[in-house]
Amino acid sequence: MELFADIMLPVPLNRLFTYLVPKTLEQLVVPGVRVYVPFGKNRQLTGIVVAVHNNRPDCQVREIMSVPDGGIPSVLEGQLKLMKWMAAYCMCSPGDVMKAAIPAGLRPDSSANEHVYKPRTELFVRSGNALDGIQPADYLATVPKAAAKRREILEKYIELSGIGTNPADSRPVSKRFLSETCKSPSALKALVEAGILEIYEVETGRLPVFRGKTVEPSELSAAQQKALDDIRLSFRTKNVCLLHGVTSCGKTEIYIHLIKEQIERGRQVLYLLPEIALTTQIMHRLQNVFGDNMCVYHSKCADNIRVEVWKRLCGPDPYKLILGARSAVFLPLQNLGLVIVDEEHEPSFKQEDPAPRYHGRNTAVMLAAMNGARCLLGSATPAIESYSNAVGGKYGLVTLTERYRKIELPEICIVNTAELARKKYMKGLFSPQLEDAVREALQEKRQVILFHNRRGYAGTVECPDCGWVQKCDRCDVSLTWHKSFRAATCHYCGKNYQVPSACPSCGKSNLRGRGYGTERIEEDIKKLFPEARAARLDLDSSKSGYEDILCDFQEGRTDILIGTQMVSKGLDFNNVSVVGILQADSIMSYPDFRATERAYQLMAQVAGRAGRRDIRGKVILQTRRPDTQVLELIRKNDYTGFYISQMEERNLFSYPPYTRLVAVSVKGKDVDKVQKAADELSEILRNIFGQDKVLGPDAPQVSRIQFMHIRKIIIRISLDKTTEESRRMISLASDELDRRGHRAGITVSFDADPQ
DNA sequence: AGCACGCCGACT
DNA sequence: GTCGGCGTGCTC
Repeated sequence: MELFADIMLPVPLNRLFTYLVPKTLEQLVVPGVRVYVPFGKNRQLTGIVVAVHNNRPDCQVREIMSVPDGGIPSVLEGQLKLMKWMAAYCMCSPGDVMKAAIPAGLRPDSSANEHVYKPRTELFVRSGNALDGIQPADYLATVPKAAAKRREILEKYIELSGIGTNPADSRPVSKRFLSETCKSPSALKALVEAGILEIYEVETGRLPVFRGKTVEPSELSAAQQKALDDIRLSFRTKNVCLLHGVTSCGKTEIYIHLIKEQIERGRQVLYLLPEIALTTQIMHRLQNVFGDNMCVYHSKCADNIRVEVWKRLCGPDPYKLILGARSAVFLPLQNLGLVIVDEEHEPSFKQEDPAPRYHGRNTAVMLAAMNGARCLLGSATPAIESYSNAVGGKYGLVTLTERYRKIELPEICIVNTAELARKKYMKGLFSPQLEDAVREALQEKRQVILFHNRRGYAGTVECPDCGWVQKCDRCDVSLTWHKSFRAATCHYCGKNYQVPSACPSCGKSNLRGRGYGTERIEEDIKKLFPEARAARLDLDSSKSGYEDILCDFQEGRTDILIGTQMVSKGLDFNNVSVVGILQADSIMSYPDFRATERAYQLMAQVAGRAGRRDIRGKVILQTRRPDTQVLELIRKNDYTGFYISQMEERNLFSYPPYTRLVAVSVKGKDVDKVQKAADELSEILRNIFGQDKVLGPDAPQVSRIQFMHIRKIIIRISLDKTTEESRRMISLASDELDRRGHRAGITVSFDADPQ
């Protein structure tokens, strides 16, 4: 009987492909193995076998070329299941999921050969044939004194290998090390040619080895212990638990105890973090306890390392703890017991641009459920969705209100900058209150964090005479002026432009920057506090190593840290007495339903960086609209009040968690075609979901990116519809658009639960 | 997404 | 006369 395999391929086509399994490979082709297959006219791809069967499909079939791993699956059944779920939930092709899930090195492609995984090898030196039965030391005695270089190499070799003293524990000698100590390549070559020494190659791998000593987890405070007990109790009845713990309450320590418990039971733990910026600090803390039982995995890891982690996890001695970013949910975990999602509210858990547009936290919840594992979500400012799941009883809820060492929460002072500007008291973005607070902190040798959510020097380059604004020619946005690299940059496509010396519209040469970015604030700081050591932490400065910038601040080599979101991300500093939020309005004024939520989370998190041990921290929150409700909630640290007001608003306007959203985007180079297709698609969707359930199409704030015009449609799906059903309807609508012949030059993509 | 096939402009 | 521009069509 003929054998066929349904295979997942890394192409954005909404189906699997069926290949004939050659008789010789029948034993090897099982679900989860990698296969090389011919694809299209002149291509070979790596695919993953999803299913094996005897049904000849109703189309031409080609044969699998080879099976690289000798029939051992590289992808476990559970992973296939998760990938399948994701393709359906995110409404993307299995191939899109495959690209996100499997490191490029594990799926070589005839088109791009540079991504193929190559094991790392190292050269070693051992005794050659000519020394059979002869002790190297005895041979050394016969080498004439004149051959100093050769003698030196042999002596070093004998010393390093320990050969002769006790043959049983002779150690391997690295060629690199030997040649570095005895710098004579020609003498070594001569010894090799004479058969005295021999060079051989060993596969060593790239995975870092932890050499330090591990320690026991530290003792928990009574409050931490209570939280830990409550989490355990909650896990008896519920698979997911939300740990709502104030900033610096010592959540990590609680996690460590939970992880240890799982490892002792022989189970694996996946620990997800929103961004790699955070991993170093936490990795060191975890490594001190778990040593070589753990690894780190995220998309910034070199692909070769990702492949090695993957292979190790498939092998007999897998890591017990994986610290990773969202893409770590795809790893081959054989025995998962617990998933921790730290800072679960962070928007960066959501993948935005290439499909699959998945949420790392939600995927983690699904992953845990599929594996019979528990899932712990942790945050000081939980996402509204998560908190509502907890309040509604779907998740357990554990609250920890006491900060570590009972440090007080900071005092938050709201400063009205509109009024101060009118009275001409503002110096740039600095109110007198902020200036005084910073000055006082510096005098007391404390540190300061200034938060501002705009990069660059100025928001735009403008001509004050005629109103001309420098714009990107590929995107519908004005450029951000970056003084430090003498350029204006498009933050959407990354293109850099020269700032013209004169206005191209009216010819006057008064061009100036409008608005404040972190770079300009850094400049102002240097004027206002010339004695202070200031550093900047944002996407631009991080190119020169944010590790160093953070480390310098942590160890007190800088006094003031100016930064964007990056300074808010769960980092622990212990000498910060003042935090300044320079323009709260710029955080609150985004035109979408999550703006208030993000503003609350961001400001509460930044504020949480202030105050340590002996000092109560102070937060200067500058705003032009001091009576905004959310500011008062932040000031009072009233998460519950914030949650209630958000839920009221979302109920009123039918936003999640009262509905589910799907964002549809229609893109193309021709504006008219894009508009037509979007109009048509929204009409089809209205017919399916009802008039009031479909919003748009609208041109988004940035309506053109990289020459592509964009229109957005939002579908609001009632909670009584199942996700499967609504996904099916949406794909029907998409098919209908194809049938009406609008697809030429147009791409339609979906975003389930857009952020 | 690739990659090939296919039909029109500026070059040796 | 070609080289090569990117439109569109297909991939088990």
